[in-house]
Amino acid sequence: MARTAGSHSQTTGPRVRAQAEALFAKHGYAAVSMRQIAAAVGVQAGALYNYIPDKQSLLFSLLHDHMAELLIAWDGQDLSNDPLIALDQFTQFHLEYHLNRKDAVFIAYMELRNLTPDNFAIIETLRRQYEDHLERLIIAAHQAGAVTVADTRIVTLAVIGMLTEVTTWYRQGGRLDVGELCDMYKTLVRRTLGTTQI
Amino acid sequence: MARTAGSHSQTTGPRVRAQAEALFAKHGYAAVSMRQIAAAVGVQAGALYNYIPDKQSLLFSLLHDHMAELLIAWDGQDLSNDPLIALDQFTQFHLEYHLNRKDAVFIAYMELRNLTPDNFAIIETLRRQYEDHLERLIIAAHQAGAVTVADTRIVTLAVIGMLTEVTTWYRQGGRLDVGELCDMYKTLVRRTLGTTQI
DNA sequence: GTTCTATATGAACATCTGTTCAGATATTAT
DNA sequence: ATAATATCTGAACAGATGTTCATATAGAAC
Repeated sequence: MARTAGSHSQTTGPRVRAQAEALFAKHGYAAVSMRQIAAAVGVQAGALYNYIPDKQSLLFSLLHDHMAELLIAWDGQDLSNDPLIALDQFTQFHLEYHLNRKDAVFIAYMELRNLTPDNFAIIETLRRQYEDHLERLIIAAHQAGAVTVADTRIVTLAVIGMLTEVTTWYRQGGRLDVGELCDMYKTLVRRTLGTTQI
Repeated sequence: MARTAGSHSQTTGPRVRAQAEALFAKHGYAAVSMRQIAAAVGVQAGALYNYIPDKQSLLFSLLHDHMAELLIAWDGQDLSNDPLIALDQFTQFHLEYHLNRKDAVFIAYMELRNLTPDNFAIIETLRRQYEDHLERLIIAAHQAGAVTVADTRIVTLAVIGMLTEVTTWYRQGGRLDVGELCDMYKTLVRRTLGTTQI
């Protein structure tokens, strides 16, 4: 057995998270053992506990960081004053951001039930915040007379559902590139909102 | 230990499936043990194997029967000749059917990765068949000039994504009943397809 | 070159996993 | 009442589970 103790202090931590994310996305949190993660990192299972307190914390930290980074990335956008253009920006942002992080997105939607109740509540709050960003855009567009929505909450969830579903089938190098996809979905979202112009 | 051997031949089989469905939906296939299922049924783990060959077959059979029954139920609908009304019928059918079977729907979307490759291929074929039903309606409506869609496949998936997302948040006894929900989504689907009338 | 410390090993733990099966029991048919 | 059958128990199996810890080692600091 080749011993490499004390060797890769800087890199092991991030690699644990990266490999855990990939494995959780592929097989599911409950189906992945700590020994599998350790093997993917190239380390024994005990070494993982230098970086995480336990398996549940690892899952929570992946979900939490994903949601927190999503919110920060959205805050970094500078939005158009034109409410319809702002909605286009959301469509593009959501698709590009999520298609570039398919593993994290998959986990964030699939593994909620494997969180402890406390951890679940925290993630739900973050998700709700993200939904609220879109709902505010929709309300603004509605008040500006650019769209017509009967129930902003329902339509918000419908739009997010429509956009997030893309991550379940989109493959890089397929029939459409991300740019074409964004253009099509900008139209679909505008239509769903009942835009008064094209 | 109260022995009840040889007692409930008729009922145990269905109850195994029902309890497995509920537990898989709640905690996930990998997180649920055969002993948990047995306990929910009120039986020892060994007794389950009078009804199923193994755990994987139980999962597959739940997914397969759900998809097969979905396709049969849709075939049982008699569709309007008006392509827009037919699309409304799909919206209503999909929402009502799926909201009445939230556990089965959840499993069918979440546990695909826990199927063996062969079993996965079978379920994917059934899912594809269901999608094709909607796509044919969209193509017909497009050819009749009732809607305008640039890419029927994309729009098909977008609509199904939008409709299925409802199952993740809808709670009976909430703000909206299923009827109101269907009406709103009929409008959203029509809009998404770019209907030329309202 | 020596010391110090962070990082890794590998064995151990108690418990859980899916599945099998001989034997026990209740129901059904006679 | 008796025999036959379907159904269930309870123990057993080999191996996997998350986590801990004494011990070993590599790299950094001096």
